[in-house]
Amino acid sequence: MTEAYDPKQIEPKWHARWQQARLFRTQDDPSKPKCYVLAFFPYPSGDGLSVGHCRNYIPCDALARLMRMRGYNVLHPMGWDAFGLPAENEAINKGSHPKHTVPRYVANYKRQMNLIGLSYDWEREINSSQPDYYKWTQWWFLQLYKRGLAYRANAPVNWCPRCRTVLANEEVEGGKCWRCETLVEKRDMPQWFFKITAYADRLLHDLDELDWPEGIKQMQRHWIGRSEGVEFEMAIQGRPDLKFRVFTTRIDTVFGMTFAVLAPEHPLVDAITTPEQRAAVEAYRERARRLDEATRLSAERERTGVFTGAYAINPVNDEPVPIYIADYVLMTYGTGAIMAVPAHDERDYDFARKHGLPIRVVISPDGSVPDPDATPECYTGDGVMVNSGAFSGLPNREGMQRLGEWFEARGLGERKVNYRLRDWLISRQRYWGAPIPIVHCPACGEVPVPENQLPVLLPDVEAYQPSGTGESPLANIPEFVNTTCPQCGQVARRETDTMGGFACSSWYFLRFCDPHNDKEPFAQDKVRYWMPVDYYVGGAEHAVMHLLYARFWTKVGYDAGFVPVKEPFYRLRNQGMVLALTPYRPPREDETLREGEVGILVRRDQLEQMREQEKAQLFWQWEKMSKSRYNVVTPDEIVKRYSADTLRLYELFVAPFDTAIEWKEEGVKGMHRFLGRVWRLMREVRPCFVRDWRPILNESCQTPECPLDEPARKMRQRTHASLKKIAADIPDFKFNTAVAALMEWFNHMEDYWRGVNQQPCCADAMAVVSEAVECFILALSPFAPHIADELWEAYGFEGFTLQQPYPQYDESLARADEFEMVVQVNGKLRDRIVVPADISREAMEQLALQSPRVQAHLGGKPPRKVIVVPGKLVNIVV
RNA sequence: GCCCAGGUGGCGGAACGGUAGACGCGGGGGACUUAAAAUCCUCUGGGGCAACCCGUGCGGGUUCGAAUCCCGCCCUGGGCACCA
Repeated sequence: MTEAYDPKQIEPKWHARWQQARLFRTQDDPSKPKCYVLAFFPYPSGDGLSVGHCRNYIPCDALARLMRMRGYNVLHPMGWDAFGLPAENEAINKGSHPKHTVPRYVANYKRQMNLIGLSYDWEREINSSQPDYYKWTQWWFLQLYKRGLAYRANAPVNWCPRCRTVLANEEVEGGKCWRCETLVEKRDMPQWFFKITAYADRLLHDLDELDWPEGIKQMQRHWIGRSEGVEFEMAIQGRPDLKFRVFTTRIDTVFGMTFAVLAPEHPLVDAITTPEQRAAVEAYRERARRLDEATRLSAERERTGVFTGAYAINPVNDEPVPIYIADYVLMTYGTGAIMAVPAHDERDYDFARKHGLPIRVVISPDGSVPDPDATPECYTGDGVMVNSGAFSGLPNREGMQRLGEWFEARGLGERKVNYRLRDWLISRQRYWGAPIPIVHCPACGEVPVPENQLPVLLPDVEAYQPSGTGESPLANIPEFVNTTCPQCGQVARRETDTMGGFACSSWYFLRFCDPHNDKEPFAQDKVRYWMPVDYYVGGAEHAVMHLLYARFWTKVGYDAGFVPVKEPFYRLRNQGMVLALTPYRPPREDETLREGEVGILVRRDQLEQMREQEKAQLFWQWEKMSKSRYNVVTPDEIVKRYSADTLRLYELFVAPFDTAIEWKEEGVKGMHRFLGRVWRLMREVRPCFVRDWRPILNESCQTPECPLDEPARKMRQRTHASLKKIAADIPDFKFNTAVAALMEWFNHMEDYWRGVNQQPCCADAMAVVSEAVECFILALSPFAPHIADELWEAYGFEGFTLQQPYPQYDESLARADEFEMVVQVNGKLRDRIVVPADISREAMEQLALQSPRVQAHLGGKPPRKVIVVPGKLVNIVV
């Protein structure tokens, strides 16, 4: 062993050995319990990995390594979400082609992942942009198509003018594109959809069984947005040929309807608008069409709208109410039309006040009939129905029931469940994706490509940039477009849209179970063995995108019989963000700050050239680590300055797994110091290491009164208790307390060693040290595998720590044989007494009462009550 | 506005309703060194000479006992936001 800890020597050596031994290869082994540990499918970015990304990969790796040592057959794969907007946009920005950039970036990711010692089975690596993968993505499309779950329809869709493609609802965040933050526009285009709404109820209900962060489950529930209500029909005054339907969750307020509203795009608008109102209605519709999302979403949400001139008949009292159009009613939800009850709905209330419409109270909080002359407030809570004909006097909840029945009995409407969730728009007008395997034939119409003709290869072209015409660049490639109909053999055109990247990531976790199968997407026995994923780990930003889509595909596969589970991810955990200090400077005279900006971002190179005086003006903000903010710290630089094991230990220790952290280098130094101490102690102990410590300790402890002295017993207790705690904390994602336990154990070992080292070497003590040291090296291995393997070898052991079983701990040894009994008087701490672990309640009470310090606080008064908590404390109440 | 998390030393954070502050960072003092770095020892919530007292965002409550449970506020972070 070298005198000092030398990671530059150790780490590359073990990387090579691990690779040579194919140490991380996973094979199916039905005799062992399985554990599937999976990190979110990353897209390989040109910026490479930062220490922020490692916040996910390192804990997963520690978990995977521990589970292997604990006898599980662990699947811990890695692959590349290489198709889709992120990869393609990046290639465009760099003036390159994704077919060139993707392999380069992948190579760099792999290099970095190996550098920090991640134990991926690279023999299972998959890349979603390769034909051997996307062939099966296309196969999935056909399975959905076959079941009527993939369809093409003309619909108003979200168009990103910058990315020049349509986007799914889930990809629009606050009216902006998730990739480039450009405001999206509404366009009417024929597009491909997956019918995820058919699974809305199951996607909602099955959430209950999942061990996921509550916040993510809530976000999915909200996104699905189930609501129960009544849909009913309204006639139009003087137009017996026309009628429209409305949906409401508050049918109990129907007597309060004083107007009705249609969405501006509602198909009935043209027919009902009176000649006098036509000009105003047309102008409003035109405005609504043109209005961008930003204005529609702006904080000052003005309640605009115009009167159509027509009147609808309220079916409960035959009263005519004016019909308006207004953009606060969305064509895409419910029926695109509402009954408006200003007294009990905030939006209707605002609109009524603005347009001078009557407000009729029909729900009273306390049952009193309100003064008809007073200007009513808007009340949305529960209460008693008033002004509601035969229903007056009923509690509104009961009224809802009765009115539902009333509508159904008369055939005027029915109770209905509505969802906020819309079908998943999957087609993209972009090059870098899996082509949709459909042929358009003039005679047969839409024809799916037969499975045996897959894959539909993405043509290899240089000019792949999006056209912006609403057509994919593939439309300009005649060799691709022109084909024959698989059904009738006539000349036909291929579908030229590609699938969005989220299609690829909706099933990759299944492919990892059988990654090189060229006969089918995955063999049944393999997915039955490995699925579901036991630990799925990644950022919270995919709450309603990937995590919803993957659940949907899994359920489709389950129904079709080729996926063995209803839910793909049994357990989900989100890592915390990594923030870094980001420098800003005040704006110069010719510069202005945009809204929300605190200053001008300073680049790395600019920062280095700054003079002290300028630097003093900088202000630093904690922001998410990202290349665009010039605040990235790479694992490469940390490994170079310290070591991969240091980085691993630091990221595990610094905070709870799901907490955001502020990246500071001081803490890293502390971890490096710890590894240095470990190295030095191990080097000191090595000459005295007794390989046969087991029989020695067994013999010593067989006699009833264990002859080990007190420090030795305590050392053993610490060893066994630590092994237990570490093994329990890691699967619980309490990595920080696991590392703390490791350190405490080590501190204790150091003290013990120092104590016995003064004495002549006694066999028992050396056996106790040897046990501690051997177990420690193995327990260290999931966290810091390089140094662990190096020590393992230095101590003369064969093989790799990863192949060793995690040390067995003995429950009885892990228990302390004495404890510090706390004595309280009236709940306040007054004394501590060390007592044997098996002390009786009576003895505890006695000892407590005898304590002189307790006596002083009792002041001669007799105790009124004594509470004894075995193993803990005695509380004396006076 | 609504829905989630979360407020504990100088800092990151520990604490099945039972010793608040484990572990680490930073800081003070000391040893080694010509010196520095590294390393090691030691102290480190506040107040008080002490016995003790005060301390987990704020105000109440439950309890023998509350950082932990309940009620009402105040902040911070994240998510959603015309969904009838």
